[in-house]
Order: sequence, then structure tokens, then C-alpha cells
Amino acid sequence: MLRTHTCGDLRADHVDQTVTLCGWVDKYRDHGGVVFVDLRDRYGITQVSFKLDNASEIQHQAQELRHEDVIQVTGDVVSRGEGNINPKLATGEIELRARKLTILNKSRTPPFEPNGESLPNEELRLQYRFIDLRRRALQRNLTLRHQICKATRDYFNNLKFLEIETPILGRSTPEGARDYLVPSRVHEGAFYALPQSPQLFKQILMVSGYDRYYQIARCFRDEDLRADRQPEFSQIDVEMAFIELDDMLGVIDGLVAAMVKEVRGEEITLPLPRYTYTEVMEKYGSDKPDLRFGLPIVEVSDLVSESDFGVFKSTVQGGGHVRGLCVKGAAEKYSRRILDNDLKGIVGEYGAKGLAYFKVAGGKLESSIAKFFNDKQQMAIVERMQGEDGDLLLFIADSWKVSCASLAALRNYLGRDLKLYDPKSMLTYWVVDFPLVSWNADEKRWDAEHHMFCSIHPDDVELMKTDPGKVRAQSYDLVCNGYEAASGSIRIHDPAIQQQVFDLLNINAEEAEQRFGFLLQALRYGAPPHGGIALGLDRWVMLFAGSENIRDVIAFPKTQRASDLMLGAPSDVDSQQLKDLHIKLDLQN
RNA sequence: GGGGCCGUAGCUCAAUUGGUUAGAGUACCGGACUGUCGAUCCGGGGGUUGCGGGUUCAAGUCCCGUCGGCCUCGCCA
Repeated sequence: MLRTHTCGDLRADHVDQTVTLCGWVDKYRDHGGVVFVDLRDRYGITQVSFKLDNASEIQHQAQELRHEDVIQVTGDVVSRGEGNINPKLATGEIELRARKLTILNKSRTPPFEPNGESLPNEELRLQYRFIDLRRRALQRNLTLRHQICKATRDYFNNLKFLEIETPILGRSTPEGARDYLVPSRVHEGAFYALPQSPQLFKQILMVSGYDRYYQIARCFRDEDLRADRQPEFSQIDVEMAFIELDDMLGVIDGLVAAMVKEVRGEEITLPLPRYTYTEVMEKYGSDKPDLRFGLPIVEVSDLVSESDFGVFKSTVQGGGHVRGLCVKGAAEKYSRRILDNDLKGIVGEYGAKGLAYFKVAGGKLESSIAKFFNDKQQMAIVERMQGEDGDLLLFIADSWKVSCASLAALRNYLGRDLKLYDPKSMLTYWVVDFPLVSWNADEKRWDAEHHMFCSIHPDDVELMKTDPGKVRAQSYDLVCNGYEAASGSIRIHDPAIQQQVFDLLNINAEEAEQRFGFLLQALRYGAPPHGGIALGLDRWVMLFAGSENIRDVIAFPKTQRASDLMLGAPSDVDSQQLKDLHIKLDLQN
């Protein structure tokens, strides 16, 4: 070992010991006769002092040190004494009085200092990710990620789960996201697909009797990126046999509690709350609302259908909805300009054509359009919205879908802007009773909401024939702070029910056989009742880290255009490689 | 595929309405200094204003295109 301790180890009780540290030069302060170096590794920072001393040249040697040089220092741990203690450092009571300095590797002048006062733009940080990863914040995030993975493995291992790996080179299926494809050299013109999730494999493992499976699985989806979406990401993938919905939720409740315990040292109250899909859509306009704050959506369609305000009236008469938010005490918070530009812009992104707003004053409405509502209507609206003087009322008149999406976005904006919650808090809950299918108006057919192996709520089997849109699925999402943090379902194991679902989705037997033949085949050979779930590992780490960006918790993430700026990936390849793979490029221009 | 924001010294930023030689802090280089911890003090070097074109007497600033980064709608069973 080149060192006896790390830069985070030394304390007052090490005084008088001779030790050797290794690390990077974080800061240096040259006083001529004495040089101070803050030596950094991932465990912390220790101050090293190099003093002028007739017997050695060490202080002159130290004067050559610059940012990010990698050095080895041997010396004595000494107390800093009264007045020289640095309370900002865990090691601040002591320093290392250097006797021997070895420069293990001189650094070029770095493009930025990992713990500098300002953070460089992300492009540069991604290009020099090896330096960026030296930052304390990123080291903390990756440590957190490790802790969460460890807590996960410990938890499932204790419950007799087996961790089983599934293939990365798989087969393309037309459902879901766009696949990443890998051309086969041996099979001319054929391609493997990288897994979007181990979905089909884990169901087959259930059929094979591995009744408790988990895996921290890498998944790949070739879709556009977002702040919380990368093209390759990790799932905590789980599947269990001989269980019912409550069992699954209970196991994951326990996992969440174990993660919180491991990371924050806190106990949480179980079971986690459960809401139905219908409840959250009606009250918050989203299937994953951030419930750290209230600000519910209130429907006033019935109150405004007879008003003189044409927009509201015609919307209701045309089958649409007028719904709104009551923003407490915010009547003076937003100027007309902000309401008409910023807030209207937010709802506009989700298709809302306008945003109506009123102030509550004297128990009635105040606004340029208040005149279209008589006193009785005004008072009824104020009462329904539970408005008080000084409140701001915001309304959207549109289709159900648009009112949900736009009000949910508006609600998120207001919650954040008005600081309605503690950003460090975490609030996790279940959403259950999702619809099994949704009507695809463009294609004029029913689409599976979760996926086509998702089982039907036992009370709704009869509805399959009469009103499929009302059939509830045995699926569940776990939501944390407005993010979808996990999603899963109890699967169908009965071929007759599976056939019913295929019929509804208009998938004929031949087609089904071609697409999922291997799974259908497996299900015919003794499939136990089973169900599962997948948690978005990156998102959980992000939530625990208090970050809003998934790149902050991935060691080597990709940019929005899915490139790796450090590697320069993706890249051109040698023409011989293409030839081997039977690929001919046909690029425009 | 659509919308929005951004790109000036190694880095973070500034530069009036389009107007003189594009500035500051930090980093870097040289010098001074024996107790700092954002060390301090003195001096110095450092610019294709992302790239290409256009308008203009004059462009970092305005216009068009393009490249790159970020946010977002669609997309993500």
C-alpha cells in the first residue's frame, strides 16, 4: 500500500503518529517559508504543511505543486493548536507535517477545479468527466447509489430472492419504445435488440419455478431524453410467484423502508398510502402528482354552464370541463403580464387555449371577465373553490385530457414557485386501479395501458364485453415527489383471459404467436400466478440525492442527443466492420 | 418532428441604442512572504466573441444558416 491512512481518517488522537497519505492537490497556499497543501481523496481533505528547514529541501519541492497533482506524503500528525483549527474540515484539528514528498503524477493544468467556486457548464464537465467525478457532490451521489444497491440486495437476499441475470442481446418486439439494435455477423441481415426491460424473461423465470427473482438490470430505450430519462438506465427488477397484489405492494413497501433506513437512517410509516388512478386524476390531473403539497383541482363545470361567459359555457355544452385551482393568498403575487404570458404559456404547452383568472374579493370574483357571472354564480364559484379574500383562482376550460395535463403542469409550477413544500422531503405513495386499456383515437383501437400481460381487476371481468374502457387493471405505480418511481402488475396466467385481452387489443392468434410465441408457449406449461414490478434505480438515487437531474447520479451519462462527450460515442466505424456485419450505409447528402 | 433558453480569455461572467484598443474575478507564468485554510502583495502573458454567410461607414450586439449544450411537447407498452 502506498498509504497508511486516507485523507478523511486523521483526528486528534492520531497526533504524534507517523503516517503516509496519497491524494490529489486540492488547494495550495505558498507562504515562502511554509507551504500548505489541502490533500484530497474521496474520503476527505487533510491539510499538509511543508516547512522551511535547513536539513531538507522539502518546502522548495512543495512550491512546485499545482492543482490536481497526485502526491504521496509521509510525515507526522501534529495538532494545529488553538486558533488554527479549521472547523470546516473533519480533519481540521490536525495537520500532516511533511517529511517526505513524492510526486506520483504531475497534472496538466486542469480545465476546471473540481471543487472550485463556480461550476463550469455541463458540456465541459461531461467532456472531462474524470475530473468532474472528483467533485464532492458527484462522489456523494455515486456513494449513495452504491448504498441503495446494497440495501436492495440485502433486503431481497434476506427474503430468499435469487438474483438472476438475463440476456442483453435479445430479440426485437414491436411494442413499446424504439429498440437499440445490434447487427448479427453470423446471421446475415438479422439483428439482436437490447432489452427495454427483462419483462419477458422474468415471467419465464416464474414459469420455471424461480418464484422470487430480482436483478439490478440495465435497460435500453431509443427514445428522446429528458432530465429524468437516459437511453440506458437501471431498473431494480422484481418478480414473484404465488402472490396477490397486496403481497407485491407489501414487499416493495419494505424495500422503500429499507432504502430510507440505509440512506437517511429514518424509519417510515408503512404501509405507504394508496390512491386510485381516478382519485389522483380528478384531484390533481396527473397519475403521478407531487403530493408534498395540496393545491387540488376543483371542477366548476356545473356552476358556469349557465353563465354569460361564452368560453366556459360552450366548453361545458360541448362535453368539456371547466376546472381550476385556488391559490391561497396569491391574488397580488402574479401580475397580469405574468398571468397572460408565463402561466398561460405553461398551460399552452399542454394544449390549453386559454387561462382564466380571478381574484377573490369581498366573497366575489374580480377580473376583466367577472362581469359575465352574476352574483349568485360568483358566490357559488368562490364557495366551491373554498376561496377567501386575497386568493387567486385559475381556470382551464377544455377537454378532460387537456384540463388534466395543463392544470397538473400549472400546479407543479405553482408548488415550486410558491415554495409550497420542503424540497428535501420525500413523499412516496402507490397509485392503483389504472385502466387496463385506453382508446387510441388515431388508430381507432384499444391500446394496453401497462402491457398486454397485465391481469384484470377481479370485479371487472364482466366489463370486458360491455365497457372495456372502464376495466381496471391489476397494475400499480409507485410515485415519489411527482416522479414515476416504479411500475408493475399482476400478470395474466390464465390462457382464456389472455385470449380475451388479445381479442380486445385486436391481436390475432397468429400474430400473438409470432410476437410472443416463446412466452405464450411457456405459459402453457404450468405457469404459476405471478406478478412483478420494476423500480427506476437512477430516479430513486436522484430523489435521495435531492437532484433534479438523472445525469448527476450516473457515472458516465449521455447528453440530450444521446452522445458521450468523453468517449465521442457514437462514432463512425471501419468499413471492414460494416462489411462483416453485412451493412451498407445509405446516407442522404 | 415542434417550441424555448444558451455559446465572449483555461474557467465563471461583464461589455449602454450597433460605435474608440472586448474588460473583471479566478486559473496560468514570474517575483515577495514562516501559520494559511477562498492566503496576501507586486508584475506578466492570454481572445478566430462556437462556425459560415448577410445587412451596415461600423457587428460580441441585428438578420439567415449551421454545430454544440440544456429545458420541454410529441415520444417513452
